[in-house]
Amino acid sequence: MTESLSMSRQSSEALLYLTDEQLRQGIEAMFFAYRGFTDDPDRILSGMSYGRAHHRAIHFINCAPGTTVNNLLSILGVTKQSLNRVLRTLVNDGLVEARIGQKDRRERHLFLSDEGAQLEHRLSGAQRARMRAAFRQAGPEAVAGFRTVLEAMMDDTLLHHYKGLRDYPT
Amino acid sequence: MTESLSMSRQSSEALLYLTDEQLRQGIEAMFFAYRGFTDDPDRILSGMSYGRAHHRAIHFINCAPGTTVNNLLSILGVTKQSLNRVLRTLVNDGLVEARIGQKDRRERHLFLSDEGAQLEHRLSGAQRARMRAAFRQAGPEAVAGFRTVLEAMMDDTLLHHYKGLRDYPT
DNA sequence: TTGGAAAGTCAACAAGACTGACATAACCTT
DNA sequence: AAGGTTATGTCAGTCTTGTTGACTTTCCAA
Repeated sequence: MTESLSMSRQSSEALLYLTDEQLRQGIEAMFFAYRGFTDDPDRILSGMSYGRAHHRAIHFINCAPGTTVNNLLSILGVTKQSLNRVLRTLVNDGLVEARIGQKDRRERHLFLSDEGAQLEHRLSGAQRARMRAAFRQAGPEAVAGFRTVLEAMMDDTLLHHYKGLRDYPT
Repeated sequence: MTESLSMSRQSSEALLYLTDEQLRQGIEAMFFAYRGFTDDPDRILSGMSYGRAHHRAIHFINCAPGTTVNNLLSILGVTKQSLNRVLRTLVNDGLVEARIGQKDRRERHLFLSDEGAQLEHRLSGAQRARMRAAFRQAGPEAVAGFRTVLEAMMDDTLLHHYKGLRDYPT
């Protein structure tokens, strides 16, 4: 845990970015940045009767149109019951369309309606605006580092979902 | 929003890292990485009768011992009722000590007990381990970029709390 | 063809956020 | 000394979003 204290001066200099203090700062940066990251969409949604869970569902349905409930489940990492409540309101409100599968009639393939796509665009627009400002301010090298660290921080199982988001068409 | 499509070839090459697709990937990386980031402590806490809210309180009391309830409130960005519920259980269970202020007797200065510090160390240990692995794998330049982007992504008001965490002693 | 597995739905509950109202004590200004 | 403000705590009620358990419909393989 406090290994850096017991290292020689040379190697500790090379690994200065791994001190407990650096890690603590990374942890806090992650906490505060995630708040900023979710703030804008949350504010938009708080007016409507939706929340962050709806945003996540809409986002990934938009990314992978035709995905099944099960696919969405494993991406989002929640129970099917939890997702179902969110999905039900979105379907009832006409933002999401759930088509019964052709091959397997148990499956529901999910699509955004025009109205759903419109909301998605509004939400992700706010989020992209903030991300774009941060990226522009930080520069391409910093962005590359950002991506590298985040990917190293994911669970490997999640990384699999992340990389293969486009593998669930129709 | 889709500015990159309408740009000349030269400038679009210079700003390739700001395309909507790059931003979308950044958004998803943030989502999945944050899950990995909170997973380990969540798992540890789920056994006890505590949750992520307790973790956050313990973390910041550890970082800024002697902080007041009000300071903690603005750092965490929750209501006093919400924090109070968490704090009450922590004090009752002997993990946190709330000392009446010397100068202003209305204030409560918060400290971790030995037991509280022990739990904090266990929780942050898990989180630091994951962060350290990610940092080590990514290398110092990537870590610097990671920090730069995260700081650019915070709200400015939050950034103030982040930078000034140590301004609340005794 | 029948029994198990998988996809999805309904119901009930818990954590943790929120608002609003109110209490108490301490501070501070006049 | 009085009145207003501040810091904190508390009670009650609501909302979102997670959970588990029980259930139906559908598919598939023995």
